[in-house]
Amino acid sequence: MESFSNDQLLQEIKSCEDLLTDRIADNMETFGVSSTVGRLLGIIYMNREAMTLDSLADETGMSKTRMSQVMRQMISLNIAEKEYVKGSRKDHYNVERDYAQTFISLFTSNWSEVVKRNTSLERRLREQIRHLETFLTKDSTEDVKVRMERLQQELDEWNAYYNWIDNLVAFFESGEIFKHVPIVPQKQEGGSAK
Amino acid sequence: MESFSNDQLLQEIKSCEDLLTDRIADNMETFGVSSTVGRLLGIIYMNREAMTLDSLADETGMSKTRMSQVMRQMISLNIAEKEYVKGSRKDHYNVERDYAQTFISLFTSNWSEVVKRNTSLERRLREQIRHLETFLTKDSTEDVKVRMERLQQELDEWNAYYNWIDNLVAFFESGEIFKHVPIVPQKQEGGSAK
DNA sequence: AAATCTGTGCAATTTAAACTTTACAAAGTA
DNA sequence: TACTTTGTAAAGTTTAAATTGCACAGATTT
Repeated sequence: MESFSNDQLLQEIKSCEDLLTDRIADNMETFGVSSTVGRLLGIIYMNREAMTLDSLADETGMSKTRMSQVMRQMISLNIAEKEYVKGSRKDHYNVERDYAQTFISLFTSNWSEVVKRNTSLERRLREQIRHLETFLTKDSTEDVKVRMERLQQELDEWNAYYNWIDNLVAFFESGEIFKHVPIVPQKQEGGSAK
Repeated sequence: MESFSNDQLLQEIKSCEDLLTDRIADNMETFGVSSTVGRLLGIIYMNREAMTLDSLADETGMSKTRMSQVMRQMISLNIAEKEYVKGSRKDHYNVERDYAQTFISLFTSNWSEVVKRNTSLERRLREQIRHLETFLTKDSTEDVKVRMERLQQELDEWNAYYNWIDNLVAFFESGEIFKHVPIVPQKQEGGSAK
């Protein structure tokens, strides 16, 4: 018959927590960030208080340089921040503790960037087309005219699409999404089961 | 003073189209797929009719094998399909022409997978915890009890989060998102400007 | 001022992903 | 039946991303 000492229990609990951290790391790749970003997020999250580069390097077995790189990335993604701890010379990093908020931050960072890049390309192409149009003469083949027309339509569709994404980002960022897709707190095995 | 022949105009138009294709390829990386997926999507989209592996290899300068790999991936992502063309032995591939639909397909493929993986991990951990709980005795330290309790709470939060994502996926997939974030068709330089 | 600590720029290395080459099975054609 | 065509599996190569090691600047302590 199996049995656990107090220490063994602690060990087992730790290994459950590690599984969670690993999964966070995996899932994070869906946002297009390195799994190490997810791993650090998981580690700091589970730690429940801010951590230093050294303690992170310790926990992951990775170099301090890498920890620095990743934390910087996480800050720029808005899912971590430095926290002042008096009496310590080291930087302390903490992470967003709200899962959904993390989702939104990453979703927003990614897609805002895309929208921005696209908008500037669209402007460039609109200009180019306007320029090319001035060279259309009665000698121009039907083919050219059709292609030009199509390109215009293409840009119209693009514009509609990227506006949509832009609105989508705002829809998330403003929290309006929660009005329509709410988060329902779970309470497993509560005192008063139905 | 600059001027363009008919052929030069065609050339210029083509290069505009290529810019669009390149950008589609770039943006596609936001979904965590290789830019080649985006490139093929762009090429077939611009081509306006189904293409074969050979013509794709031709257009991209890549190997036919790679084209095969990528098209298979696109099909599994629900953003392309084989199209039967009578009289031809070759497979012809066509792509989803609706940008927003493509967005939804990719969003859905990605996140459904995450939800699935998570759900099964959660089940496993719930079981493990129940198992460990049976070893809690009055000798167990406060520490162990707290950690165990916390782990439970953690799993509750996870559950809430992944249910949310699951609902989010449904919200997109069902098209309900469009009720709240509609796509507004753009019509640049229409006949009757305001 | 010398010695230490901390974070990070930069080049080098390792690891993983993208892509190619070769080979071959299945199906079609002569 | 022998000969092509087509798609893809498998293994190898190239390219890009992740990670490390070294070095050093700026701040802190002695």
